[in-house]
Amino acid sequence: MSRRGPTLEDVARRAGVSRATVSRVVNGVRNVAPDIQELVRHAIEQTGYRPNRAARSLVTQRTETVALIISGAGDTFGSRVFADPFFGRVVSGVVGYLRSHAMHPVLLVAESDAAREQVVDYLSQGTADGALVVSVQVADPLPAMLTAARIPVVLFARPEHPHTVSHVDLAHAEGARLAAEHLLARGCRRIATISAPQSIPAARDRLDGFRAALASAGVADVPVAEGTFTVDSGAAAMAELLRDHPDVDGVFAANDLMAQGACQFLREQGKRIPKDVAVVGFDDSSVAVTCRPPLTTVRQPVEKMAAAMARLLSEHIQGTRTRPASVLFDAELDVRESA
Amino acid sequence: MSRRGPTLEDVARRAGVSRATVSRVVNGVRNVAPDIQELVRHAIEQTGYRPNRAARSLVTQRTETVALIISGAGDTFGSRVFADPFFGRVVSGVVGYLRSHAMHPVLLVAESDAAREQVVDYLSQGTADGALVVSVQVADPLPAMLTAARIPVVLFARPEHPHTVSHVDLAHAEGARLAAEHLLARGCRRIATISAPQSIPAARDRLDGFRAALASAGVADVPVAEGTFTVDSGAAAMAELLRDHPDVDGVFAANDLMAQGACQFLREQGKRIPKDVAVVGFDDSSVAVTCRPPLTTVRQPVEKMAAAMARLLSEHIQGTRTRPASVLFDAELDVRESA
DNA sequence: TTGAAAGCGCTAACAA
DNA sequence: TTGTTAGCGCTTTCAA
Repeated sequence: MSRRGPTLEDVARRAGVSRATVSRVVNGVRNVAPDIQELVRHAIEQTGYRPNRAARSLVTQRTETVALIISGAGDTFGSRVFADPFFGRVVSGVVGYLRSHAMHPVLLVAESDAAREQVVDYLSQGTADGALVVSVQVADPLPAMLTAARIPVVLFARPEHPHTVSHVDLAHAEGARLAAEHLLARGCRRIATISAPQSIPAARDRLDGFRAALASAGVADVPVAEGTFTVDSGAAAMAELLRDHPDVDGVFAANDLMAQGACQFLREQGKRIPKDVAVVGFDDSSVAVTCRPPLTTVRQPVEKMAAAMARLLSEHIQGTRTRPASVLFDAELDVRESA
Repeated sequence: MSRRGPTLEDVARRAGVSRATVSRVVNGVRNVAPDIQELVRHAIEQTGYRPNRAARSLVTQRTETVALIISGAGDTFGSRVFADPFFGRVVSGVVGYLRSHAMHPVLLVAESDAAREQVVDYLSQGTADGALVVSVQVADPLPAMLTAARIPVVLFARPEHPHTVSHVDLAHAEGARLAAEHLLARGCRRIATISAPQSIPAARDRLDGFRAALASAGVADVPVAEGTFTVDSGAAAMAELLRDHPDVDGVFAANDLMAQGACQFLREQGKRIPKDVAVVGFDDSSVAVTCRPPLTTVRQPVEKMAAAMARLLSEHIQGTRTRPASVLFDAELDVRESA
């Protein structure tokens, strides 16, 4: 299994120069005579030399690798998250950025406190230059742990204490405003919303933004039913809304799964969508497309956000950025058939 | 950014022993007196010592990291693949296995020949101990390239030359047989199938297996229309089948997307599913659940297969397995509403 | 059972 | 512009 190949030494000998010179041309350092460069390059070609990453890392203290950490809770947490297309979009954005910067992501799952300790431990060994964290937990201790271990970190979504660590986030309130204005514009008179647990900052922003937008249009009373991000909870919330406010003709759900649940319930009740009740979701997840009818939804530019996350981290690693920064992204409305 | 922590040397000095001794207790090597072990452990605790990965790798020639490579073709290839829940299931299975063996996956995308060269180059630097390859391309040159570079490899799905490289695969023909028997059992008399490009081994196996199962039940004539794995191609194939064989009452599609397309077309034609025409898909992808009606489909145990892939690779890396091996998995039928 | 010492392959002062 | 040299932090013979 020993894949030991030629070393700098071998190349140097063959080219009749010193190791340092070979190292210089390998790393593109100037101050090497063109003819010697050519000589060395030729020797590299001949020997099939590849620099050894471990040896290089040992001296540079850099790995050109960053950790992509999915942090949350629960045994089956990992499989659930990975099955979600959202995860794939994050990966896609991260890989897209890193690849063009000669860096690579290593995937870490931290589904328990013990696992989080292990992750910090692992990174403390200098295995990666920094960490990208996607928390699925409300109050995730991991970012602080990493920061304490002096590991550069960037988060997806705003943390509890926004100024302590770099992150990217969506302008959730503005996204909700788009939904409100769309419902208003298509003539809805009795607009309600299915919210999500208010302990989650994003859920809070979506509700607040939605209410604010309607309020500024003169609509003060907005029926609210709270769900838990699942299809079933969406259906239940819709049932509650319809029972208390039979005249509802427009609904905004804080995510697509709940919107789908709402649609299912509405159709069972013989309501036509969007004719009788218009429905707007949030996320532009895959269910938005497969839902009957396809959902009008607020789109989150996940890939772009993930790429920005990688860029921020890269800047922290290089040292070109020292203070925590936050980058906010605009949401867009994807109009389909449900509203 | 220099995160230089305490070294073996520091611990050794503090414990009043040699570096070698500290190394021994860190690595759990026997032949260290219990009291000295205690002494060293204490010193490690006090200093907060963490072994440096690069230094260790430099001498052991091991990184405890494996590459997870998605190989295919096309610019947007990466984002498409990552958006597919299938990818998430692979990741989940791989991570599940590696984690418990103190290894980690680094994610690589090889969407072009140039990218594949880079991947081989990268791995030649000893950055990972081996590679897990998921090819989305029919004749992928990557496995051979890696093998030539003496990098241990395991593939998802059977390669062109099955005996040259380790891989895991599904018993596609058996899966198709399950579908055939299910349609037969529910009383279908006129059974057709929507196949996929026969250049793909899996597609060939599914068609062959389906035909063989029907043949052994006395059904020799099976109408076939070929699609390209997409929803639209499935609808088109269904249209073709229905036009030439209006009495079709059972259809097996080589993947769920095409099955979904078939369902859409059938419903547009006023056919009831499964009453008029029963439909069976393949993959148990997310569309199987969101499809109207939910699809009865042949399930591939992707996570298990991915975990087995990681296990095989791990064995190759350790050297406990030297010859290429192949592991075949049984498919299961997930019965929902469409058949 | 423990320690001394020789590298692993590379980068980066520093000299020449 | 090039070479010499001293490590980076660790494992692993080999002796004691």
